Amino acid sequence: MTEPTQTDDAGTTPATSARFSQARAAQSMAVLEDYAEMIDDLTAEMGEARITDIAARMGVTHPTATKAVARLKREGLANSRPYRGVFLTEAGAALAARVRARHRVVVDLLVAVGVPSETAELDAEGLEHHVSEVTLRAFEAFLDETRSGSAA
Amino acid sequence: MTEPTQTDDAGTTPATSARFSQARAAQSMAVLEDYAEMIDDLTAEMGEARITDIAARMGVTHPTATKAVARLKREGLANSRPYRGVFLTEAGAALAARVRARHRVVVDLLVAVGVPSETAELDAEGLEHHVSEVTLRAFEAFLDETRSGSAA
DNA sequence: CGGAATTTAAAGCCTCGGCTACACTTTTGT
DNA sequence: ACAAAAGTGTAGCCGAGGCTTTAAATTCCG
Repeated sequence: MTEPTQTDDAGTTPATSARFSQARAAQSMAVLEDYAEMIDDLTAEMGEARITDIAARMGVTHPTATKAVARLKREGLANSRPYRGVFLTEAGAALAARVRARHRVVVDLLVAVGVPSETAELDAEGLEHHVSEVTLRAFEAFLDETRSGSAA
Repeated sequence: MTEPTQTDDAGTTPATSARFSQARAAQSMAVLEDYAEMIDDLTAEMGEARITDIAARMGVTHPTATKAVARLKREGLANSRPYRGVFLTEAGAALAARVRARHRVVVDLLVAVGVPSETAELDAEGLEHHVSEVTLRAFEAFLDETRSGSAA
């Protein structure tokens, strides 16, 4: 946070920098969101989320996964005891659920406007973290309309 | 790059990690793209892009902008001489043009599916960097259809 | 011309997300 | 029961992108 002193004198657009700041902030949550969702998936599928599996699925090495989990713990999203699996806290599970729901909506929206499903899945992975609440609701509304409308 | 050794034994989904890797790769270009576009804007508006202005618009401090410009130069996207403005190379200008076009399409798409325009602008800043070529073309096609179709 | 203000640069530090290498548990299997 | 294998943890390194502080250069005026 702590916006740097912005004189804004070079600005035709007034709040340009705010946009970028926001995009950067969103980015910093992205990784946490992905890990949270992944841990949730693994817990559902295999009963527990082991560091090795998390790492394998995320496409990173074990230490990287460990660090990410440490950050999740620091943020109160997960907890774990040494050599035991990783578990999401209430907050973490809620986050995972929200992320998953959002992901689905984004993929559906992409498909609805004509993006091939594999591409939609691929792109959604990057896109989803930058979809605001407002946009998400707009997507949902659009999907509703489309589904009933094009049912004809 | 250099995908870590992935045994994939924890995988129900085969190529899950690839998705994340791709998303991460896209992210690494994002900042460069933003700076390139910004420099292009400033050059157009004010004749040249000065570090101070770039920094102000991006919402970062001058040293940060300097570093970013250094990276752009390293990547062959810009050049600059001390105490002189920053200028994009051919490649840089091409990138900026592509980024700008993509940004516009993304914003238009968002608006087309019902996102309020201010939100669209805001979200597009984060989203655009993760829109693949395929998706971009799908967006364009959708916009074409919509424009002619809903003209009724 | 010379000094003040502005702009740029340089150095040093932080966090984050990667990595490798190495040490230590825990599990597993004979 | 114990040794090998597998899984985890920890330390240390790197690059990227932030920041602040300090120093230098340039520009602008009086």
